[in-house]
Amino acid sequence: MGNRKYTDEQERIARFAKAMGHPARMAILEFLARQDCCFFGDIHDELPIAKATVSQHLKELKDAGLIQGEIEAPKVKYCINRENWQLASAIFAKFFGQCVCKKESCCK
Amino acid sequence: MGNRKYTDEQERIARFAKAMGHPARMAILEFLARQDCCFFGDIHDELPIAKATVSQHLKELKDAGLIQGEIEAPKVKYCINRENWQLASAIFAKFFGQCVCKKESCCK
DNA sequence: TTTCTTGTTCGCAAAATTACGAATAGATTG
DNA sequence: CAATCTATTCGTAATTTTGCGAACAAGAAA
Repeated sequence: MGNRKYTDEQERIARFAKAMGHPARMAILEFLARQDCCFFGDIHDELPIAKATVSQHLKELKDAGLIQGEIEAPKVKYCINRENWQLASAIFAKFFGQCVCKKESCCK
Repeated sequence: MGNRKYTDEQERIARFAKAMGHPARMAILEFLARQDCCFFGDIHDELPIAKATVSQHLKELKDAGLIQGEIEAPKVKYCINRENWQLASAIFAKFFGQCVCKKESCCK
């Protein structure tokens, strides 16, 4: 584990950020955050992209840990992964809180 | 303006998130956040990548608005863009705060 | 002016991302 | 069993990202 280029913390926040780095995925997260959960079809209806693409974005959000899914045949139910959502929330808050910059930026 | 696929808010946070979506860029941001400002060389020394690549990452962070640079010949001084940093901080906090999920996630 | 220092830009290659339609899988319904 | 509904996976194409060395630009120093 000593051959890493960056710290675990940097890798971790970058992972969350990367998952959030596409407007379609932000739209999915916002849609899910506003309700307890919903089905794939509901998410697809909300977005202007093909279902294969929606599925792909959902997989990325799931891999990043921000959401989770469950089969409820013949549908698939998705929801926010609450634990990681709070973790991400805390990590981002800490990250943004660490800036020591003054009222005036030193560069123009 | 009616032909947009996603809301301005979604585009905006995705833009910030995308810029933060690489560990090298997170390392740069953390390094800059811990001090008032520093030179390109200092940042390069901190990272395990070629200077051309560092320059490229800096450009992306600058385009996203998270940092700013200034020529101080023959060096280039970089620092956090405080205004946008606080904007991003607020946007992320609001985003994570909007989740209505309960203590128990509805999906496994 | 010539040389040196500092960073950016260029050109390129490899890898990853984004997007879609078609094919597929799994379960339910007729 | 056949047909249907739901969503994922496959195959593919276009684009973007990442990374590097070499070339370049702009000042500073000799």
